[in-house]
Amino acid sequence: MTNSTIKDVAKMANVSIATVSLVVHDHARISKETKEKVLAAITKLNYHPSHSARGLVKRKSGNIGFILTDDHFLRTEPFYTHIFIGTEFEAHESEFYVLLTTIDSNFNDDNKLPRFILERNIDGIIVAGKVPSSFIEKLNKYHFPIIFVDYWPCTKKYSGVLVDNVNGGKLATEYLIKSVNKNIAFIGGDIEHPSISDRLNGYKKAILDSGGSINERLIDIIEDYPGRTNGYNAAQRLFDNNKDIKAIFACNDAMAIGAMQYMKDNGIKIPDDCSIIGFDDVVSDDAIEPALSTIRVPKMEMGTEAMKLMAHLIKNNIKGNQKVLIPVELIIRKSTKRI
Amino acid sequence: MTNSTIKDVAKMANVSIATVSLVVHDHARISKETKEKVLAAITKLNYHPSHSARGLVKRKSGNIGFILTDDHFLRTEPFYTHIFIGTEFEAHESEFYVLLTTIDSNFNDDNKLPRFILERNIDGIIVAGKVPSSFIEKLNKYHFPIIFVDYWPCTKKYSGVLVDNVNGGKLATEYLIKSVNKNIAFIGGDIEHPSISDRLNGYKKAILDSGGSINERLIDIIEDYPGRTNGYNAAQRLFDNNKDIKAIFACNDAMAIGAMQYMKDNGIKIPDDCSIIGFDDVVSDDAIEPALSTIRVPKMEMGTEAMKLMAHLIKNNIKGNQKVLIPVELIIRKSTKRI
DNA sequence: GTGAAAGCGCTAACAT
DNA sequence: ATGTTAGCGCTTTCAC
Repeated sequence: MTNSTIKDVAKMANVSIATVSLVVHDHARISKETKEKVLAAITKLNYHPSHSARGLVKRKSGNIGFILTDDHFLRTEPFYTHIFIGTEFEAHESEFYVLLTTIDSNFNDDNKLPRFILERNIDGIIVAGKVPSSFIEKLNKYHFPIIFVDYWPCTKKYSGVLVDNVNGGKLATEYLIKSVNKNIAFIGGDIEHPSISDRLNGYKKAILDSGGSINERLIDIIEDYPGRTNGYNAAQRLFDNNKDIKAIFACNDAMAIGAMQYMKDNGIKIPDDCSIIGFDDVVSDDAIEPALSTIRVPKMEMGTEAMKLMAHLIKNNIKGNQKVLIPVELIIRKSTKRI
Repeated sequence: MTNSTIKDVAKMANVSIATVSLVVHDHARISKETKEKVLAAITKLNYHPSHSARGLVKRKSGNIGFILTDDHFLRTEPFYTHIFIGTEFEAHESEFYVLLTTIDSNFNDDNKLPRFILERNIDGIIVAGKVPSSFIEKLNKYHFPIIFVDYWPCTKKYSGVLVDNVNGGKLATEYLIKSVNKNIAFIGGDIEHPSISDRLNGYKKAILDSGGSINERLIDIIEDYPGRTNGYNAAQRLFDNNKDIKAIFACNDAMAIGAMQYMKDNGIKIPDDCSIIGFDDVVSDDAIEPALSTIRVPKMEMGTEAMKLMAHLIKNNIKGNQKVLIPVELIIRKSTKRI
């Protein structure tokens, strides 16, 4: 059960270690028979090349860092965990290992960068979700490729894998327009976040495109984090000012659920009195009644796309500034009036 | 910005690379002055030993695998993510990297083991949560240390970091006995799981110790997963058979929340009509009304303890059969009548 | 107390 | 088409 090395394979197959290496890389003009001989030995010995040895000579670690803030990782909606699983899954293809670590959500200049960066034990990093700008600045002096997922600081030099938030907002709002016509509200938080403002832009675009006009009294925006409690409060403010709201597009599922709770507590029937659509699709189907219509974000796919892009960047030794836009999908469940 | 090596340090400090190595390991009888000289060079050059090179000569990867089933990792309560963060955090001390991967919750003999096992790219693995027994069997032929966290298959050969579930169940039940005296129900699912049956045992022990007797009609157990919906249904069955239930001890927070929902829907006041205590402490304080009393499980600590134990096992080249019991704490919030 | 040198498993340039 | 060899950065005897 002790690990076999390239030498063992070479010995068993009666070839040199160079030949084994070539076979492993499916690389050169190796005769069919030696190839088979070597492959047989590899299987028999259960040989796997040593990651360390390979890393040493190639001056590559074979690892990719995956970084997100602790509150993103630890929060209840399994959004970033799905993205991580996507990268982990795709990493198998390109033979990378993924090292996950979190940074403080209040990361500042005094904080140290993750250990694998300091020790140069990664070939590139994937940053998921919004991270403090002081963190991004510290990254500046390192020369490995960096890919931002679901959040892209407006620096042209970095690559990004991003959700088509504008179109998501548009899809949701268009559906609501078709089903309830008008008096469609938007609730959102953390509006500085590009994703959220894009969702709002999609909402506005849909309304204007349909010939309607933007009513600021139907838009409730706060700076705070868009969670359940803030969704509840937003709905309260909205209905206090405006009895005839027919639909709400919430900037994410968490706020949508908070708003639904407010409606339930106040005898507003969903969807008969008021429809509601969320965003992200992170609520399990049976967790809330009625089931929440939403914009599905393909989270795993974002992870796989990020990893694919990373493999591409590393293989071709480019730094980046590539952009991938991930399409979204409208999921109609029970919280919306039918068209 | 290119990585400096041990050679660079040696050159700058005017010593041999062997000396540098010795200083790095704070190891030998090195004169104070050379040590300082070398340390200065290390700082100046921002030298970090190459993980690969070290791994190659030591025949160790310097990595620890962290494995759990996909549904555990992706589920909404951030239980295992906290445990992971604990291991990741503690790994810094012992200079390990942690490789997280999931396995299929229906893992069977046809499934492949995680890549880092096949490639022998880990020095030990931590398994978090219940995993299929066919997975455990496959692990058998490998010789690295294995530590189970929060679930321990009854194989004496493996180490475990486990929650003191019996005491947790006891603490919760004792509190309920003191505050409502009797008619205290237990609801639980997945009773095969040692953690759950231990919690039930704690419940029984508390009742017997207080001079009461076990009433099977107050115990609702299902085989299915202990989630919200099943908590709701359990409460329903309980109250259908038994109008005078004064308190419920739920085997976890998810079931507790389901049960609370049932009580709310049926006009049973919490805690005035019926107290309820959960287990795990995974519900954020404001997510539910009234705030749920529970047994807090120190999740991060379980991770750090597992990693400490792992470092110990590897350092001393032992396979295991060590056991660590993690104490729990009763957290009283608003869902329980005061004593 | 410090240095020289062998060698970990592999890749790649160069030979044959 | 295959073998020989240098060397990646480090640890670890063994000399001195």
